Amino acid sequence: MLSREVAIRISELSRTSGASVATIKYYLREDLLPPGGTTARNQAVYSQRHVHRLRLIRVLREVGGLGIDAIREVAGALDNPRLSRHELLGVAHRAVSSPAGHAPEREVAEVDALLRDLEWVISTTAPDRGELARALASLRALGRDVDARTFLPYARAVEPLAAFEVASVSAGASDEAALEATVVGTVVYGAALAALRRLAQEHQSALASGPAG
Amino acid sequence: MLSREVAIRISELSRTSGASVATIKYYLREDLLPPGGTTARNQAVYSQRHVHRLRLIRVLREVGGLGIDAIREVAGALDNPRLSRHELLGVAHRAVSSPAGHAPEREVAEVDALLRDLEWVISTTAPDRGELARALASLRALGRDVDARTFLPYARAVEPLAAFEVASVSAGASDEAALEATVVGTVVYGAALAALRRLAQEHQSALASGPAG
DNA sequence: ACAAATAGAGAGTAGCACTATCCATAAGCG
DNA sequence: CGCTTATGGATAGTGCTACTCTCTATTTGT
Repeated sequence: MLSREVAIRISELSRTSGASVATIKYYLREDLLPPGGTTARNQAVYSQRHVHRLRLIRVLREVGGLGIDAIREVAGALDNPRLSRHELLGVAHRAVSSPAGHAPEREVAEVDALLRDLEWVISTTAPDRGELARALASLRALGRDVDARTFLPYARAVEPLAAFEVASVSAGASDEAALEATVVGTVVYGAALAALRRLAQEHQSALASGPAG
Repeated sequence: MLSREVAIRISELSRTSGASVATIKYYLREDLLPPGGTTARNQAVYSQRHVHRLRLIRVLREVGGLGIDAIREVAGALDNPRLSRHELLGVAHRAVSSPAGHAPEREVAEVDALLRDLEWVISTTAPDRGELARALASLRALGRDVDARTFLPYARAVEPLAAFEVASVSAGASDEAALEATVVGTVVYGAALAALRRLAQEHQSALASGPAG
């Protein structure tokens, strides 16, 4: 409430985000960023929301590696929050998952069986079923004799994290804030989790190779 | 030992991998795939190793999303395995981490402090320190008031997985097999972990939104 | 004998995320 | 007031990556 009515111009938007003016215009054209209020044929004013949105876009691109299309989906949901919390999560997940390339049927069935064992309630449209199936099929293509149960310890490790994450979003405020928290959580904590796993591997490997390694 | 001396031609390599002949030639040119034994000016024979290597390349590209340069690094290490197990892990990690873009100093220091608290032994050249620091800085750029301790539960969740993974590779056979196991483990199980986390989120979200959700 | 496959090399292509250039206008400033 | 600078909007161009195509001189299989 402190700084209302601050009319921001595109050059300042550029300064606070690190994106060039040309890039911001590009995002505007691509509907990642809502247009500013036009005050004349060639003049528009932007707000703190634009600053924030732009930072979000950059994080999704640079940390999350999302493509422009995926970010547009997220931005669309953000500007039209008539979705339930659960649906918002679906938007976020579809944005980060790869575009659903065909998944091998046999492995999908096995993944579904695993999810049933876990008693996880998963929609049949979740792209991550295919993602997991493809991982399983890859292991087999490389000659590993594994089944879906290989993933069980991973599922168990991730269960409490997911519970915490979902709970902390639900506790949050408005719908828009909730979607943003969901997207940021999925993308940024996802990147952090991957990095931490590798760091943990390095530590374990250092231990295994001995202090004189 | 059953099928030794099977002279495979490029078209069969293509059939068993799904990659076009032109793509395989491209991989050959780019040194991802070692050349076949040439039996005449325009004739070469490939082996089961080529079949396997090609499958590995495709998995690294499609599941792991690795670029050609990163795959070349891995392939190079695979063909010249004079590295310790611990060094092999470094090769794998550098291949999957993004190319080390500048990381914010303040956050790197905080990440290092976290690693010290965890008593993890991490090389100062590990790219994942920067990765994690960037995640932390991103959260702050988006207005979240967090510190590196936010990541503690993630670190704890991932510790037993890493221990298991490192142990199961060490138990393995030859150096080449060990590197491949390391790379595949890092890439494929990494993808699986990310997918499982999202599935777990979906489950928790379904629970939270109630059976009537 | 002859259609089909091959190695190798170079050029060409598609998709993506910008980036540069223009123009007509508007803002800021001495 | 005049003049430099910034702006919005539109179109075209760029750099990069991972292929894909084309071509030639063979060699193969039938």
